[in-house]
Amino acid sequence: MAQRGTRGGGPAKRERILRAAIKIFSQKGFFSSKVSEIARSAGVADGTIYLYFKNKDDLLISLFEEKMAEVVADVREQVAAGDGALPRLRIFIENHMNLLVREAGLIEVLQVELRQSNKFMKEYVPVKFLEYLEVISEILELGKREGTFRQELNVTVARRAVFGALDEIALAYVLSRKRKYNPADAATEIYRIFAEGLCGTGQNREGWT
Amino acid sequence: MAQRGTRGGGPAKRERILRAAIKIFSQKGFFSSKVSEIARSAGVADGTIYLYFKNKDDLLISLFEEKMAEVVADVREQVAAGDGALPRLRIFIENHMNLLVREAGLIEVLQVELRQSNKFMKEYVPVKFLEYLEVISEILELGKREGTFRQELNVTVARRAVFGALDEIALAYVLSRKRKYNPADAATEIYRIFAEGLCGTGQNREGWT
Amino acid sequence: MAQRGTRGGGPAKRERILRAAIKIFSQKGFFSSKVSEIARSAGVADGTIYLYFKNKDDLLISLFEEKMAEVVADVREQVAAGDGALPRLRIFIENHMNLLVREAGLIEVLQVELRQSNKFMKEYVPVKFLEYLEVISEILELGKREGTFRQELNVTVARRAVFGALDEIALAYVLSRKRKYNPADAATEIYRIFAEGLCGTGQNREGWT
Amino acid sequence: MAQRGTRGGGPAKRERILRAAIKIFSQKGFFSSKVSEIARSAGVADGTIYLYFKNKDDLLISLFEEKMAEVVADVREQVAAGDGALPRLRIFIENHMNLLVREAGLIEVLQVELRQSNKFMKEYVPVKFLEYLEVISEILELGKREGTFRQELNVTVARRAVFGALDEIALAYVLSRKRKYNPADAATEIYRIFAEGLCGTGQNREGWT
DNA sequence: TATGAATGAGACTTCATTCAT
DNA sequence: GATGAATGAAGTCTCATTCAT
Repeated sequence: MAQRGTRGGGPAKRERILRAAIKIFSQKGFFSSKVSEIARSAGVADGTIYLYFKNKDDLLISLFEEKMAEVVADVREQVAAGDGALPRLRIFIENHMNLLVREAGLIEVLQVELRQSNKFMKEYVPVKFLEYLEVISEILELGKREGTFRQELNVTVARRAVFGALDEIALAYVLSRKRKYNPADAATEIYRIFAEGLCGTGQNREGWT
Repeated sequence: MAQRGTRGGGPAKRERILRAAIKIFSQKGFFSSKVSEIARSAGVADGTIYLYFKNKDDLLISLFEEKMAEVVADVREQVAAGDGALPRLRIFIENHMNLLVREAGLIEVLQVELRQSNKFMKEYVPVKFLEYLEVISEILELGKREGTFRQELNVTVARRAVFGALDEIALAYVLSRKRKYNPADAATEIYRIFAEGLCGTGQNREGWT
Repeated sequence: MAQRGTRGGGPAKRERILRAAIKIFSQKGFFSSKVSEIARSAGVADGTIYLYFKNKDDLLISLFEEKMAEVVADVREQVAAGDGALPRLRIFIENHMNLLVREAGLIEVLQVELRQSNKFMKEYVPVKFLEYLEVISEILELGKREGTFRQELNVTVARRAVFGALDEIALAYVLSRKRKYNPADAATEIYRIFAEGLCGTGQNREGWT
Repeated sequence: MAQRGTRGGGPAKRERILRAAIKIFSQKGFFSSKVSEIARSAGVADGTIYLYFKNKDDLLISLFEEKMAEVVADVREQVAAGDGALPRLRIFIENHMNLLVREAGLIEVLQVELRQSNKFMKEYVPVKFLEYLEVISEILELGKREGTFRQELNVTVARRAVFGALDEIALAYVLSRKRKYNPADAATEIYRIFAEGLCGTGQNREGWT
């Protein structure tokens, strides 16, 4: 009964606004996006946005937190299915690259605006993003406990390295309109680099073609 | 004796403006930085900026191109001193982390604004940034020729992975005012991850403790 | 009851802005008029002007076109009441001089800014002004058909002469704050000059004293 | 010895600036003309203009006064050669239309800027322009004394009518890049209108072809 | 005299936010 | 709740004018 179409309000309005914000922010960036444009795209009046969000900043932050919460919950579930650190790492990487295809706009906003936001919103702590990093940490810690990963591995640095690599590939994918990366292939390569390194000795357990 | 106070500020005026722009942009981000603030920081009048740069966008782009050109030239020289792909990779990584300390502001602007700019300056192609990536490519290609790196290594993906990892570490370093990363240690860890991977088999030539 | 004070100023807002623009433009000229001054005079916020007009140029052009359309429609109706070319010419001239009294500001803007605008708005074609000239042409053509006016009369030149004479008198009237011209007397003199010429032979049909 | 070419200064500099100002003002109008553009066109530095003129306004006024003085002196000499009011009127009209061809820029500035200037330079009295009108007055007065012109002719109105007609024709000529008016023909028509009026009784003395 | 780099006041315009309906 | 016309603060950029050389 709830969830009416484009006009006529209904409780889906907040979600419509968030979706519109993702779309517009990802296309133009936070600062170049106009509130009125988001309103138009969401099919609501400008003022309506202020019934659901405190201001434009709050819209961005809410978007981060709520969407990232979904992403984190989802990846946690996926990863849990993996048996051991390496399979879990692989799942994590593949999941991230898949997000690129399913939720390109969201990933773009995360990439670009999350960085920018650190500059203009001094006080904002990206809680949910840190949780996403935490999922990587857990995999790395597991690997160390299992003995799969090096004992001296600096998890704080390594988790950033993993995320940074994925994020940069994603950025390149998203910006190059020609789509010269195949996300699945990229996932494989990234996984292999982190699992085995760049070198060719390749005594790793799982077989790659 | 050069560099007069009020009028005639000397030929360093353009450079002073660029330095000020790096400082302000890195502190507040491009959009939240006011031209008048940059002018004040550079010790020139607002209008003076427009004698040297077409507009605010041009200031950002000039900054990218000119400073990145220096960075690229410098890293190229450093890297050339390395004997083989692995030493060169290590030099590249260490150089990048060193930049963080010496030119934190520049690196911040590059990281954050270069991304943002892709949104608001559709036509801008970050030529010099691509050259920086090219330096990584050259190292990777060398490694493949030498036989040090895997033959099937996807250079296009791998170079982004290396840059992304470095960039993310740098971002974390720069944002955490507490400086919980030691850049030198981080460089060692990053190098090791890329050289050997996360796994513990560690049959690589150079000795790490 | 309509026309509220602060907010919601009523549907007359656009008209209020146009009126204010006429007043300010006529007092100071287009370039020396500040948008904020027009806004203040209209009793609206600066930004409100941009809800109704694209920019300052558009405000001037809209003013031309809309007010001239009224003037043209009005003079057409007046002139139609005249029986023959000479009576119509007289009505046209008297109507123009009357406008001076009723709509001094508008006439000033038309006179001064229409000219200036030819310089700064290369592309603008003053459609409505040309229609006003066309009214004169029609009177002149009628006079030729009637046999009242010379058959060799160059209508293109003559209509400009009539308008130019009226316009210059109007300018002199408007600029001399002392109002040394009596518009009605001036109208009579102008009519007589065009009807009979400067010479004293005076064999014209209508009786003048 | 004086009067060097384009560069190298010399006492012709002031004149070069005036010429450049006429050119630029006539092309773009006073407000849209930049001092630096006039300087460039005159082949002098921006600052040099301020050695010869108090400011931009003064440049416009000096231009009016000096160039109009030449025009007035010239037309006075020409007119003096005419025998009687009608021949003098004809000479005046023809002289004005000739100026259009020889000194188009100057005439344009006079037409457009003289009007505008009344708005922004409240205190400025266009002395030389009034002298130009005075030349017309003198012809009209002579005509009345001779008995050629009507005794009741309102000279104050009539002189504005003559000037206004000429000025409007000139404006139309100058603005229509197609040059659809032939200045000589226009002069003839204007003369005839003022001498005889629009009507066809045509008992005037001089024969026209 | 001549120069032209530098100045800085100020205008136009945008757009996040409000609030009467 | 929903609307969207209105607000007005504030930023980018221009350009007449100055003055050290």
